[in-house]
Amino acid sequence: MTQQEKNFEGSLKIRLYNTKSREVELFQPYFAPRVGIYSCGMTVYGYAHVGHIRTYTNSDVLRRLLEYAGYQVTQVMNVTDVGHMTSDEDAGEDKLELGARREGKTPWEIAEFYEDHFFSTIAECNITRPEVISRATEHIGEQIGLVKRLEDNGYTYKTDVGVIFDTSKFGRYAEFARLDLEGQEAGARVAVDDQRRNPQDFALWITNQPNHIMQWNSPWGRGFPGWHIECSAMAMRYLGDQVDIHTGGIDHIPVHHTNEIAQSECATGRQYVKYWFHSAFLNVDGRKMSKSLNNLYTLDDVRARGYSPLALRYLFLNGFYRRDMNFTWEALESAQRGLARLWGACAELPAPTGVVIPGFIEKFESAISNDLNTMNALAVVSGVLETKGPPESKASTIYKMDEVFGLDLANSRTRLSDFWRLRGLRPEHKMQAESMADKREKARKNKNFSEADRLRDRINNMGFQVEDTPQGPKIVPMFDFDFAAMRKPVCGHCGVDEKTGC
RNA sequence: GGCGACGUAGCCAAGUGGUCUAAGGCAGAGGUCUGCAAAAUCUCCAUUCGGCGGUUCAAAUCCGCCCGUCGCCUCCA
Repeated sequence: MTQQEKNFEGSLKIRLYNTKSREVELFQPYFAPRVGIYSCGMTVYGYAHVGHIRTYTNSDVLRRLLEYAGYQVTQVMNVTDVGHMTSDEDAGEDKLELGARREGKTPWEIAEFYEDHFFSTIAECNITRPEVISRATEHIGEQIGLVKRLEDNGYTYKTDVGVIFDTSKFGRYAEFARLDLEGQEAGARVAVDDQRRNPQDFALWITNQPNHIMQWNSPWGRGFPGWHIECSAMAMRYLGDQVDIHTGGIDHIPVHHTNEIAQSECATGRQYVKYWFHSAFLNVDGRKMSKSLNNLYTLDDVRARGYSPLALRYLFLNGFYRRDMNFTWEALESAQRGLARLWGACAELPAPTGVVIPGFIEKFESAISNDLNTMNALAVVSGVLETKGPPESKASTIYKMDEVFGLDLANSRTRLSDFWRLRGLRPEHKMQAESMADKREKARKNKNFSEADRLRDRINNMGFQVEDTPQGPKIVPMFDFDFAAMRKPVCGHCGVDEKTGC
């Protein structure tokens, strides 16, 4: 244990599953209390969908937990705005250029557009913006430098495609993903390139592609970087040769991360990443998301159906990051109801001026630090809400836990009104319902109960429930009501369509 | 074809050898309260973990077989 690690003793012990070992391990960064995280970002040639959101929510919960435990986190996320092909061939068409052709724009315009969409999407989901956002096209120099280093170390060779990494020179190549290189049929899906020494060899720098729009000068001629080199180059640029945690989707294990390890460790001669954190996939209605099934939902779809972005987060928190999750609109509906109820409960809480309740926070910490057991951790919130303790302490305890959940519970009131606005509720709707509730209250005082009940029915027809509290009647929107469909003017007298009248 | 994961209440989903007569959320049922409702509150809601065998003093948890679902092996979070 290093001196720095010793100095950091006493903080929350975090146990994480490491893809490298396939085991849950005690987390100990290279240089506590600092932690460097590299998160594989998106290739910005299309809209981010709910599956992406799940993956980035998971890595966000991880970084929040590390901060909760007192670590100083630096998270780097790349933006892949060049270099990915439409097929597993280095000579294929660049996805960005394909998108550009499709939309009649330049690749740079495409990248900018989808990048903006991506970052506004994750911001709405309360996913912390990484300290460093690094674009591949802005780090060409670093990538060339790394390829050069590999060339100097003797790990590369040249073909007509460009500079190729020789995977046979890295003995541990198959270890990380536990690949059965022999068992894999070469060329089963990808045409064999007979200039390649090994089927797994991959391009570091691609030349001889005159039609490619994005090109840069290099020692090997004009060209552009291969698919994997950007992550290694940028991770090392911002986090050093050795990275504490690398996050990404589970799909990246066999190719992308395997190649990243190979090229990084061959360049530096040191272990590249200490902990690999991979999120499982999100399926839709029990099936993989795909364009052909038309089930690639975006945050815009989620909102259009009347669900708040954080309902998605709540849904993901209710599952285990390492297990496939099934997305259904029904599940999102129940998540939204649960979250709205939680926001409602928190909105009633006073300012968090009490002491954090030890029993609950311990349960929370033991769950969340055990490889991110978010569902058990979330169950603790229910326990706090049910307990009899002073409300100031309940608020303190819940908001403390929310530092990791990121459900913005401290702003529940605002979140709730945002949610109802999303559902189409307008202030005038509520004002009308409130004035009707006042009339009902007068009728009740006069014991005119039939009139009072009639008015209540009207209020219900407008989409509101009346709650009779000691402070007088309170109007709350009904969950199942479609306010958006109620755009037409409503009679302030009876709540029915103005034209019909009362 | 090869590899892997999963199958827990109406739905989503934890739990991986005894504390499980199985968390939590959603949905649902009943009591109290209320003029009646709603809210609140209390209580209930899988004797059972896909099926069948086996190991064990003890299994949802380990092993075997079977059935079912899904994923990866190719760019994908």
